[in-house]
Amino acid sequence: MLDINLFREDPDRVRAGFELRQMGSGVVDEVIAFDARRREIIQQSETLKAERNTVSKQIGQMRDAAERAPLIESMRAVGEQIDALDGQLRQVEEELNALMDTLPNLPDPRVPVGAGEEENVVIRTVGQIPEYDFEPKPHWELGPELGIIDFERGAKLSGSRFYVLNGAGARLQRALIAWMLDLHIRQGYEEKYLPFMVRTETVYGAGQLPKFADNLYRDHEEDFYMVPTAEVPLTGLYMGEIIEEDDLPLRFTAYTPCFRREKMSAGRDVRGIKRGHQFDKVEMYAYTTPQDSEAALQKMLSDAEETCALLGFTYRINQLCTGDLGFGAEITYDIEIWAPGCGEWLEVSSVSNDGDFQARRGNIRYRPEGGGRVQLPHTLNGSGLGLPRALIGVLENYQQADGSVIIPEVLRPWMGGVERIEATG
RNA sequence: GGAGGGAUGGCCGAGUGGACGAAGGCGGCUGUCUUGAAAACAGCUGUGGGUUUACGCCCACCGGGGGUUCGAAUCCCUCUCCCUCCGCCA
Repeated sequence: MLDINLFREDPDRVRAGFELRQMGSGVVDEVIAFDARRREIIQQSETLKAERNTVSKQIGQMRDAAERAPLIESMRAVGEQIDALDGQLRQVEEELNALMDTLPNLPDPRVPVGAGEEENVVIRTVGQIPEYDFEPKPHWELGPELGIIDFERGAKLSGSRFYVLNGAGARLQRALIAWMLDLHIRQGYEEKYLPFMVRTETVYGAGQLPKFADNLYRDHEEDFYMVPTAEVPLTGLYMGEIIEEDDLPLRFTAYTPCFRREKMSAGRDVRGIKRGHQFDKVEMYAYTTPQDSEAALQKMLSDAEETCALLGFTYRINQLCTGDLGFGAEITYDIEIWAPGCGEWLEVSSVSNDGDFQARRGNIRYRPEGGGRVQLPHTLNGSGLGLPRALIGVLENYQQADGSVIIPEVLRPWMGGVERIEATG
């Protein structure tokens, strides 16, 4: 959520930010109008409350009932006025909040200006696009041929966008998860095991509601949402709390499955395991002071890069332009790995600084060293790689002419010594 | 699933209608004392909102929401969470 003070004090900056995001800036005036109305009502209501408090105290000190009666009578009338004003106030605040909830974060000034995806900027590419002396296959051919991906039975169980991993395929994914978590722990993140179902307020606090309600799975009976990313519970961890500055930065890593309805992507990426309703991800997350968040962003980006580098992937860093930035993000870098079978760059990680946007929404604060007013920390999130896509990367990059797949060195300790996946005929 | 008990400030803990934003203790900060520290003593020590050039003033908040009342931490309703016992289960 944006700071309401920004609308009062520097509305042009907000307008400019919204325009960079390719959205209308007319809402700014709406917000300002609601805010003015809100304060007007508050002033009226509080003046009456102050009067009522004073008189009620007097009443309490009077012993004579006849003397009290007229005061009680007039305060009853004041109370009715207060109730009416507070009713109006509640309504205005509801409308204001509903509006604020739909407004995205403002882009960092360094973010390249652009209308959409096409105008993202590749800021560096690491490694060469590999040459093969055979025709590399896409994973949706390799997987079934090796017997490690079963699309048919996945669909039989749950429909489209579901699959089953068999044997070494399932184990390879588990190896990736375990290896990544251990890597992030070495990089200074604390591992968390989190609930995969969370309540409405948690999803709201992370900024996923109401904007992304359509993309979430929900248990109506218990009012739980299935997490769409570990970022949601990781943000929720400190909701409503005050963190001591001394404890910052807090860095966490967590493996969770992620559940997404993908209604917006109907018909897109239906082939293979690139985009499913259920996928696994290892996430990194950090809470920092505003001064430290840029450094934390760079660290998180390089931590995610290290994951790709150690797996031997060719990858590139793509900086999102203003028009492609996610709802809560001020600045975002995507990491894309080269998948020779599909013949495309696959987004495996997205590293963002959300500034104080999530913190304000989730009411997460920190107390500065040596006391003083509590302040809003910055929050950052980044994928330590989405699993199905990392798995695609391994399968397609490490495939051999005979159709087998070599297991990358770093993963072998988790593969029980298996060095290669071969078709068992 | 059944029965009961709880939720108060950073922490512990008192408080059953007006003098309670809240006793007392712990912790923290400041000062006195001290060469320094400790001890002792004194003072300060919550969050959000409105208003003000400012000092300040005002409003709200005792798990969340609603109600009764001139007035609610205190009475009523409701929700959430925690604890104990029984049953069931991995």
